[in-house]
Amino acid sequence: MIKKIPDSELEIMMIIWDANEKVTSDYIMERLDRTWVKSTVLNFLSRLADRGFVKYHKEGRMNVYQPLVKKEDYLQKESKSFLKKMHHNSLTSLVASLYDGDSISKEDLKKLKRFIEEAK
Amino acid sequence: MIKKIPDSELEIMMIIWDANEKVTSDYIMERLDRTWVKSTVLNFLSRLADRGFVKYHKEGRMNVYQPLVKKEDYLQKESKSFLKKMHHNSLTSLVASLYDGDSISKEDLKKLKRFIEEAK
DNA sequence: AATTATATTTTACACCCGTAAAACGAATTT
DNA sequence: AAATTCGTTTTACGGGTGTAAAATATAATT
Repeated sequence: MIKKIPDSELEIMMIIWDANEKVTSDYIMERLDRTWVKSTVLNFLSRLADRGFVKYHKEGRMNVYQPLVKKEDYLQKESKSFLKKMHHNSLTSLVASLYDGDSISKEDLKKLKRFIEEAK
Repeated sequence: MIKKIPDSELEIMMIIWDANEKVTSDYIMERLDRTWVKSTVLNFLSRLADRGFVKYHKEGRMNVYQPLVKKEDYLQKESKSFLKKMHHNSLTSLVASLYDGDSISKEDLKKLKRFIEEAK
């Protein structure tokens, strides 16, 4: 069963997922929001590899990383457990909470409505 | 700024919030899903108090606990940060992910649709 | 060949989390 | 008053997380 990825490592994992191809540590360093020294990032990568979230091989002197678990699968699992843990599985409670916290705009709601209509 | 509540402590916090009145450790013990020994639960409660999530006073020999932060506020903050961290702030991505993971039913979607229509 | 540069791996360390046993103190029973 | 019970507080401890310095290996330069 897939374990949870800690927050810091997740930031790195996201970059790897969104790249849609294998990436080097430099590639990752460039797109990070945060400032971590190289060895910190490399340490996170090695932990991710230990737990089976990514694999890597050497290309020249550099490591090249790619994901072993699918982003969709991971997000699904996490979103599901978040909904349960925080909102007793009530989707409306979740959306209401986001709406009041103005994390979402009218625009977002419109998009969501379209999604719902297509989903039926 | 409000810190994050660890998973185990959150289970306890939820019971306190949902009670809508001050509660004893026995009350909490009764409604827990998990089986923790008393001292474990009491330890969680004391950590929650340390970080300012609950306060308590003695009534006879027992402690009586009540929340110091509002459930709505906490859920809002956490939901918001989850949406950002996991779905790049895309509400549709979140809902789609839950829908595919069949965490939500047609029924839920209907309710959500109603919510959206009222929200406009 | 020796030196320097550079990417990676190893080691370190403090703090947090999950969990509970041990110690303490006040109330209750004998 | 002594013994016991019982709720709380304190202490403990292994493993995880965030962060980075030190060590190592290998390639590049002198």
